[in-house]
Amino acid sequence: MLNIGDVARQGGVSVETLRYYEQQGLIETPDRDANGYRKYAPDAVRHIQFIKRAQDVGFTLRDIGDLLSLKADPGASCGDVRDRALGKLSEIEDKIDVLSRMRDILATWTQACPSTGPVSECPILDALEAEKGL
Amino acid sequence: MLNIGDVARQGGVSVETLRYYEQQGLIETPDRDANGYRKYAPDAVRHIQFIKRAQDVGFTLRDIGDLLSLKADPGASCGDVRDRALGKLSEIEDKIDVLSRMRDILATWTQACPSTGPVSECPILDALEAEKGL
DNA sequence: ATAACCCCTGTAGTATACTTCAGGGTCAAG
DNA sequence: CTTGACCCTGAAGTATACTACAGGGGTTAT
Ligand SMILES: [Zn+2]
Ligand SMILES: [Zn+2]
Ligand SMILES: [Zn+2]
Ligand SMILES: [Zn+2]
Repeated sequence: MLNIGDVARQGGVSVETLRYYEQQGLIETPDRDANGYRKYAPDAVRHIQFIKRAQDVGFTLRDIGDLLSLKADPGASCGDVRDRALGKLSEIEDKIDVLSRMRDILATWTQACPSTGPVSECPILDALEAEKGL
Repeated sequence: MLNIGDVARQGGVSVETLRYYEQQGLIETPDRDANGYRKYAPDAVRHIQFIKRAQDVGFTLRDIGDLLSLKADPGASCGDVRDRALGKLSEIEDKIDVLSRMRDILATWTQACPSTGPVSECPILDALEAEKGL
């Protein structure tokens, strides 16, 4: 059995984060020792890593809660999980699209700016002041 | 001269947003009418659009405050503006890189998931539970 | 037994860009 | 002269994922 600090170290998160996850219902309420300390099975570290990996691919804590519910639901199907992943995938693609457009515009603008001369003649500021076909 | 509501409509933002921008120092404090109403020159709409366009390419309000300072500073050079744009460009490229990695992983995972069968055998959950070389 | 370190709860703060609310004047039309 | 639309201030709420703090008790090693 592990103390919260052990789980935190092994899971690569802070003690506060663990208490936060517990409060958010992302990890099951651990048993308590006689002194009131939380006592975790070694398995808990794996649960934390599940959460971290899911975050790494873009799932929010709310999403992760949903995934965990599916995981625990015997009636849920593989396709339910896949749907969440596909949904997240398209969210991410949307974000990439938005960012790519920003990147293209900024690249164009920075190429147009001569870097010398007064700001009053900067094409970047001009574009911001009166961009037409955005 | 325009009332705040006119500027809001023409600028495509809410009245509250305008008061917020003013409070944040992004637009100059407008003169007041005898009744205390803010009175804007028609030019104000253009300033709002400057802010909106800058947001559209990824600048935060803080960044925009900096840009506006440069714009107003006769000693500033075109290159100063370009530096901000290049900095933002690289921030955005970093975000795109992170998101692209997420996208690739999710794409791989969703292709591996058969969509049928119980969640207990979902390769997506397996990957989250014990991804190795991430 | 005293230091150094761990654990507990509950509340509040962080960042960003607003939105909402409470409570109250002002203005134009009918 | 009243109704509805508009304006004012200042404070608080929203979302996300924590982090920090206040105040207090438990554990371990010397
Ligand atoms: Zn498990
Ligand atoms: Zn320039
Ligand atoms: Zn102007
Ligand atoms: Zn699956």
